Amino acid sequence: MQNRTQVPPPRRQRRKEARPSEIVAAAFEVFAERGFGAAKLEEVARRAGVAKGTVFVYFPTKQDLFRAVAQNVLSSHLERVAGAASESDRPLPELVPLLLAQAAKAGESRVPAVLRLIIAEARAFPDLAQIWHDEVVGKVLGLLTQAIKRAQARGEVRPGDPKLYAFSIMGPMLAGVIFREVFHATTTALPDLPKLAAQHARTVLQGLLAPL
Amino acid sequence: MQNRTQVPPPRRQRRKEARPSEIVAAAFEVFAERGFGAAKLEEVARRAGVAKGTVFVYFPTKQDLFRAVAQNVLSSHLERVAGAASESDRPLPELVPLLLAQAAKAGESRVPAVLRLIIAEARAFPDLAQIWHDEVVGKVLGLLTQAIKRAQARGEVRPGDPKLYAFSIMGPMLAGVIFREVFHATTTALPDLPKLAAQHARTVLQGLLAPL
DNA sequence: CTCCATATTGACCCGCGGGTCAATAGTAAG
DNA sequence: CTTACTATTGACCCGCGGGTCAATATGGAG
Repeated sequence: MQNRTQVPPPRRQRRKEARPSEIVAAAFEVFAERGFGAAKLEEVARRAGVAKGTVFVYFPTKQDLFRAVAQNVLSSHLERVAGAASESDRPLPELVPLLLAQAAKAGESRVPAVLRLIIAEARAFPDLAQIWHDEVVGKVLGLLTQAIKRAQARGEVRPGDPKLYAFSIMGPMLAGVIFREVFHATTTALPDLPKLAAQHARTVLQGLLAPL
Repeated sequence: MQNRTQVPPPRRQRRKEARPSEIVAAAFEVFAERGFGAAKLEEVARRAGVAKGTVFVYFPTKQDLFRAVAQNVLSSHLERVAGAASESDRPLPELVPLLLAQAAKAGESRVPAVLRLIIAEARAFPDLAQIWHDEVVGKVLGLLTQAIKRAQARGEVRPGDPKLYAFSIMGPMLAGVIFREVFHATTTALPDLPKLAAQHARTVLQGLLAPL
């Protein structure tokens, strides 16, 4: 970046196409660290290597920028969900470990931070909660529910509410992700997500109790 | 309240003892609705039936008020945790349904809102995350872990990491609570916590799969 | 009833940060 | 090179809300 011989006043650049994604990337960092309320657009601009005014050229308000961040991360993981959906006709003893392993992977990405943001701001941004629900949570829950229903029809799974079974399956992964997100600075003993995924897959399928 | 014949200027009252709890109660409402950043102390004062200045008499800063709110709700549920601890030497097939039913109850109280606040603000208030961890999450997880270890020693529970088993047990309840908290305005199909508790207790103990 | 200690008030202060816009400087076409 | 177009800038504006404090109302003591 800096190569002129003497303290060159930082040169401008015109890159209409590259700006939005750079700004969104910087905004993601800042929102993730500070939360919506405490995030300063000036800091977003600085990290994006841009003046504050430029941010407002591409995103009229702070809310708009926040929406862009959430939808950006969302869309980057939609394919993962779609991929999982294509596997949903497998027998449950294969599908469940696959899904949980996917969740463990997502837990290492930027998803947890966005998850935290959505949980925090769902009241202020009901439209975002809506989208997140329809595009991710609802889809995952829906495909799981369907797979469970089919397995029940084949007599492979005990009777019971398939929707609630979906919570039994995915819940511990969510708990693990949130636990890490909330306590990563507080505790050294954070749950290992891949191990949790593997063990919970066995547990939820076969139960805690030892066979008689 | 208003009984004088003509628009009486709202009478003052001096009630040093009653103020703090009234203010904390009002603050809880406002923080729960708006989140920390968007909560206005003027609104807290109004709901507490008090002038803005009075709030600052009892709580020097907004942060202090927030801490008071979190610790207030926390302490009101510590007894519940202590009660659960006294049951922890029961056999697991009794303990697990009990614990999950407790969690379902907590899910109907003000706990979910505080949970949301803690998740949202853990970065800004690491001390709060610490306290919440040490006083609630850690204790519940700890007693569960111990109970599982004992059950494993008796050969009642399959081998495996007891800490991760604790996530398998409690995770779905956390997921259910958060799902309700985040999507209660978005979706009509919210999970029923008592039903989830009952079904998940069976599931985690015996497994999803039908016996051969 | 008077007086004093103090709980309460609300007008005020002021820094922060979202949002604006006239000036500036890349860039590309001619 | 010149010109025209526009992406970019950053100084500026200003409302909001956290925090202050001198004035005031209250209620108990004597």
